[in-house]
Amino acid sequence: MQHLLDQMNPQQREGVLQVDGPVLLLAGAGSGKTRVITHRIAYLIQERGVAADSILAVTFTNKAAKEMGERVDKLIGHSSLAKPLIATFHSLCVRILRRDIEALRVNGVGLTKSFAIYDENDQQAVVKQALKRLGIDDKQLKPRVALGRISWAKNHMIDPQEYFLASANPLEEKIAHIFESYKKELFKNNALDFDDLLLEAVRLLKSSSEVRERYNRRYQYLLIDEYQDTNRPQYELMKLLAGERGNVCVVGDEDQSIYSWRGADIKNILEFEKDFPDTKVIRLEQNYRSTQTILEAAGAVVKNNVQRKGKELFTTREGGSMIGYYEAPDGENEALFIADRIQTYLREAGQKEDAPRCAVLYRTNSQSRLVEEALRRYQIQYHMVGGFSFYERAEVKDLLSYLKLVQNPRDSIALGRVVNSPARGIGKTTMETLERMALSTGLSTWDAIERAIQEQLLPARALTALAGFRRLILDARAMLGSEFAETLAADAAGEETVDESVEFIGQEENASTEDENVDTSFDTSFNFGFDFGPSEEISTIAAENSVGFDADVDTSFDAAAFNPFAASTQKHETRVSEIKADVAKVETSTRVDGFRAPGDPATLPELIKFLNDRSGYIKTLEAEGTPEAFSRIENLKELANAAQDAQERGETLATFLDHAALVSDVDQYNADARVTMMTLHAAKGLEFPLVFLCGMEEGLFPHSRTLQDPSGLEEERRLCYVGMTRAMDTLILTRARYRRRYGSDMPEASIASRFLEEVPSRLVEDLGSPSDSRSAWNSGREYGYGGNKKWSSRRGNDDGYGSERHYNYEDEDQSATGHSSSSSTPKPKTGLQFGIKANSGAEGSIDNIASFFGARGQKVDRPKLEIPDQKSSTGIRNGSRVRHPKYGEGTVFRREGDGDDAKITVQFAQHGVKKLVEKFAQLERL
DNA sequence: GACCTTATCTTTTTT
DNA sequence: AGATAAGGTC
Repeated sequence: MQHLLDQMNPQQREGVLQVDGPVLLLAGAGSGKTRVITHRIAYLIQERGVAADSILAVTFTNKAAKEMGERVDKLIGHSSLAKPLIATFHSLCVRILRRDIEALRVNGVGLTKSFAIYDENDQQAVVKQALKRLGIDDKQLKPRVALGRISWAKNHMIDPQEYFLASANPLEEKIAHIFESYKKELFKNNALDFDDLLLEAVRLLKSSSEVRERYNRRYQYLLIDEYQDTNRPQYELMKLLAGERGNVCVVGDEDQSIYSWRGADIKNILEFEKDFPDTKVIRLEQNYRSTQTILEAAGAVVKNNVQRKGKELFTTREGGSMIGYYEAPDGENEALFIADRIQTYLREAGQKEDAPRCAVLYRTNSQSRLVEEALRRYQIQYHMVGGFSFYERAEVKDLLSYLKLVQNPRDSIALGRVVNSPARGIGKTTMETLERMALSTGLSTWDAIERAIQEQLLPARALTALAGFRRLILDARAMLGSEFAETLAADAAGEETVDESVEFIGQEENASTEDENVDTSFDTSFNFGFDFGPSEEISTIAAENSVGFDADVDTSFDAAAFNPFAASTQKHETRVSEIKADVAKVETSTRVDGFRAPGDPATLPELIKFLNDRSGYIKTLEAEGTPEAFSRIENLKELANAAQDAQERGETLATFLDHAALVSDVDQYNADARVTMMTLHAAKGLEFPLVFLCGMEEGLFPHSRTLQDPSGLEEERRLCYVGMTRAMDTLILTRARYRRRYGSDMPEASIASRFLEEVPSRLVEDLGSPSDSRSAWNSGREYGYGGNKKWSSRRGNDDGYGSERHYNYEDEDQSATGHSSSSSTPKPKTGLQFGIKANSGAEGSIDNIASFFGARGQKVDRPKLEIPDQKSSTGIRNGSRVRHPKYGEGTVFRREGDGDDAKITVQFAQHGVKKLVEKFAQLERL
């Protein structure tokens, strides 16, 4: 330990040693912040004899938590069996709530431990529902907007009532009502959204001194990373967890605050010193990461921010290569340039036997596509963080929804998602009826289904289908309990006996301490729907089987009183016995025999297999027979594998679902990947020898949505600073002069990002602008790809990479690249190799989905035909400058058709893009 | 109620 | 371009 300290500078050392009392560590980019944190933890354990599991470190992403954990592990080796708890804010809150949320129940009303976690899609579904219910047109008020406001309010700890009182116009009043309705719905669904996780944890710790004191006893040393990104609830949580003791160390950098849109408040840094008066402030200002050139450039940019205390980072890495700048004619060319540079870099680094790593950073995920295609074309393996997540795939979400429903039948969003997928004849009308029923009675949708079946409130066909669905979920549920047989019997008698052993095993935590009391009390009083049994000790596998049942609570339910469909019910009365027979048939024909021995709780993979089979989901996909369906089946298998792994780690359904809900794309980051693509936000905390920052254009970066308010712009600038300071040795900025937005076939001229101008020109080296001598958009062919040569005129091979189309702008030697080999490979093989080679294996964090990528790769195999550069009789062609009597001057970038039919698309300076028929347009060529 | 075609919107950033 | 919602038809 001592020799490790010797290698540190005095400030770093102080950050490690100052473990008692509050510490505010202001750590600039690349100043060894993580090193200080990890050493601090190791120091506490090894030198101060602090029990490892009384240390709690909180980060923002799982990725950061994982990395920190690994680094601490390395430091402390085997000196401690127990481990510190390193968690994200959200996973910490889930852990607390899964254990103690029922302490918030009042008179038996409140959420239970089996609460669901709603992601953004679920949230939107709820908002849409609320909109509908309140009779608000969702075109008038977009669900996203409403949700954004709700989230904003939550991040500022404003509840619906307060929001309503503060609302200054009808719109805000509406939002307050939506907010209210939204909140109620989540409550009814026994669900929490991401924001709630924090809020409820805060509420819990505030309201229950017993719970709070327990956590205070448990965690004596607290560490918060990325403190500048904390919002109000997180701040309060920190304070509650810090307790009286105040052994809390927060680490942050005001220049890297990039989450104010999520409620992060830089004031938290200022308030910290107020709330903890004896705070020791330590500044880390020496940068160990970047060259002086890079640091100077980044510093010069961020210096333009007004709201900034100002600090200067310094480095001993003098000089360094210049900041590269490349101005591409278009987005395609920009991407190819990057791919080309990466190829060169990898080759050179390979000769030096370095472990090369580089990153392509962009502002928005949508920018990734072009880069992806370029890298694939160069056969460069890459790893992409974010974008499409495995857990966001429809089929994965469907299966997860089944699981969620098994865990928490009150989850009406999950129910709505899978009730008719695969199609089982439960359509819109049926669901609308059920929802109306649920609304008028306060029942959850699930309970409404129960009721409808019991009282024959729907047409026979629907009832049969619903009964089958209900049985599916119940059987799956029963598989988890240890009294499977009894459950079935009780159920047949019209009772619900729910018996579950839900385990909450901490992922990092492996030892329980004496003050973690097992809470065996269980509230059997009234509530809607099902509750799982009691919860258990966080770190113990629950052995007890308690019974929680509360079905049929509402015996005063009167179908006729609320049911607007009483008449239609009567219509079916004569068929009641028939229906009953139907229902009974469904109920008895669907035993789960053969999956497990009765009495044993099923494993997670068994449960998934059961759901996959019995729901008919896989079967339906198989019947489809399309490649997409096949790929979906693969993904489901992948999910089953994930479940298998989870099972082996000792996870249960609840923890598995929590994991699925809380892992983010960012967490996929793979430190061994040689090429990583990600958004600037995702890149925070990482470093790479070579960094590309692309799309340096006004409106893209800084993003157009931020240009309105100055603080938004400053945040963009900080984001730029974050991006630039990721680079250790080389930083290359790129921009496309013309870029297409959305799928439009008309590229728009771009303006160089203001951030580019802010980089001192003496630090910048122009890496070439191929468009200097010609009009921008059709000059690409001079450099290969993206030009106007006809792709169809290729000879022999059909792989899209004829040798004449190399992007050889600055690299003449392409023989060593994958191109030549790929162009000589027969087509079918190429497609296959392509997809797998480029994406699977070591570089892919989710090793699955090779087929998915394969499909994508094939798509790239056949680039679209470029529009031939036609000349018309008037001589107007692509790139021509023209004048229109009304629209003024503009530039032509597309021609379609010939002669009198010729249509041309023109970008006008003042009037935007217009499509005109040449014959009538009265264009004057300039 | 299922399926197909058409219209509309999208692109911030993420736990 | 691609996804999704809406609308129309069988």
